[in-house]
Amino acid sequence: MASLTQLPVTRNGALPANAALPSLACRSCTASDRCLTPAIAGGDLSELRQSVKQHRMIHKGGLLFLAGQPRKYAHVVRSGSIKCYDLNINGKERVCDFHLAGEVIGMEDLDASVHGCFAVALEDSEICEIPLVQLRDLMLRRPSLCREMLSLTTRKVHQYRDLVTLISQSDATRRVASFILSMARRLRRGDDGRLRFRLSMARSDIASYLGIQMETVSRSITALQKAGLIRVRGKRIELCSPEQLTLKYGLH
Amino acid sequence: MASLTQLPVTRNGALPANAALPSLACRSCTASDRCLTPAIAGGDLSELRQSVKQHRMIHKGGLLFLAGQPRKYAHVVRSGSIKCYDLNINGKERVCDFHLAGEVIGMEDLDASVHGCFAVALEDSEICEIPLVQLRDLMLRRPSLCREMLSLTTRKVHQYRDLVTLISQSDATRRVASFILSMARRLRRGDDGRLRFRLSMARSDIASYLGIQMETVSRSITALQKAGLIRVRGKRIELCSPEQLTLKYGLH
DNA sequence: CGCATAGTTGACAGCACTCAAATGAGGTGG
DNA sequence: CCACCTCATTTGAGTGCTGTCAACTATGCG
Repeated sequence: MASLTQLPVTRNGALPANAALPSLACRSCTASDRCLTPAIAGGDLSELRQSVKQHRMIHKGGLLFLAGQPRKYAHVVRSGSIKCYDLNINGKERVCDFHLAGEVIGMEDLDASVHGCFAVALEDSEICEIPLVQLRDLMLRRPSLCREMLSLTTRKVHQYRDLVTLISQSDATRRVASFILSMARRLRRGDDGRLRFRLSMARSDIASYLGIQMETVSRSITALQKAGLIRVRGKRIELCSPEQLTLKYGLH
Repeated sequence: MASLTQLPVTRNGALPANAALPSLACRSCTASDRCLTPAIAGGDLSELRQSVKQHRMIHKGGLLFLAGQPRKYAHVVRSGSIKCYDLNINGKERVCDFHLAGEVIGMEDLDASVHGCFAVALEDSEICEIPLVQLRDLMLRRPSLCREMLSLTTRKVHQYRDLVTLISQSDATRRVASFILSMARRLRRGDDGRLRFRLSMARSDIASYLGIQMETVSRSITALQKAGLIRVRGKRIELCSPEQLTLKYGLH
């Protein structure tokens, strides 16, 4: 299973490709090479590993947790993808984050007693649950774990700061281009990302996350396709020229 | 001086009003009641307190640090205000944060070796410097300090998440209204905030932070004034009716 | 294979951006 | 202390991107 910490994270809060060998139950997890950090893998976390509940399956559309619910676990996406959203003052859904395979949910909210948002599966997903009681306890005894958690949270700060930058400085098409490139990278790390992949979220989810309307997302995708930068059929995306896409919009 | 941690922060990363009694050098600081957290004040941080460099004065327009410069201190604003900004791909300034008296700068970036942005004084400001070497060292020995730092960083995540929400869901006038209310609160905590205050930053800074143009900020301020919600003369703002301002725009 | 839902496209309106000019505030020197 | 100068801020006019509403098309599940 995806073991607990996965802390030397990438820009978007994802798990690193490098890691020490997993042990115990985590050994059987296909995501363990991205989930365990060397610092943790080398330590005495066997107690925590053994208490991680593996293989909780959530079907597409199923709720992982609700806003206001007591927070008992940190969640790791072993496979599939999760959408986190809250409701604005008008009761309308607002997407605040996506979590793909190998990524941790809500680690930056460790001290909150209840969930601050809803989490729903965008496709059939396997989730690992890390008991917060034990995680918190271990943090008090292991400062290095604490530091790692801090590092993870710092990444989240950067993620949202970058999102603010994107939203406040880019037009719709650049936002969408950035989003697509980001998804490509996150769906397959290490190298430059996949050229063909499937977006599990709806256009309206992307729109909400990027602060624009669904129709505008659609128009932007069409524009990128007409420019020959991507090929699209429904949720299926193909990057024809990631370099040009990156260059044309000054992304990285 | 403003001592180091001030961790049980408020929503916007500011210091809380409640705190234990400061000791040693920090005793003489007018901000110490907001800067020290009970957990820290009660502990053995005297060594850290004594190494905090107090009273570094920065005049209006002066640079506190530069992007790319080695990061050696965490900074606490004892008085005045600091603007943090970076440069976008076009080399244009982009404001990423404001720090008012009692607030800590860059605590969410503890593990970065260099500064990620520029920091400039918006008015004559007194700054306290906390040596990162000692802070990091102490964190390894005191998990509670670590947890507090984590808590501080979590607040930053929320601040930026809230900013994304504001920018992606609000028109210009609502963004400006929210900003003004936020400033009023941060300039004087505890109660509901000041009714009259001075914005130390330029319209263009506000605009950059809120993801709109300077002219739009100006028009929004004029609109709020014409609606009888605020009174404005240059940088001087008076809230005529904070309740109506809050209600009309669904803020909190 | 058919239906329900998601996604696309079109038309039009509105808000914010851009460029430009006028006004006002703040700081300096006499 | 006042006048002047400079720069921030305000206001105006026109354009364009995105939002809104609506109709059409495609996709994917049963």
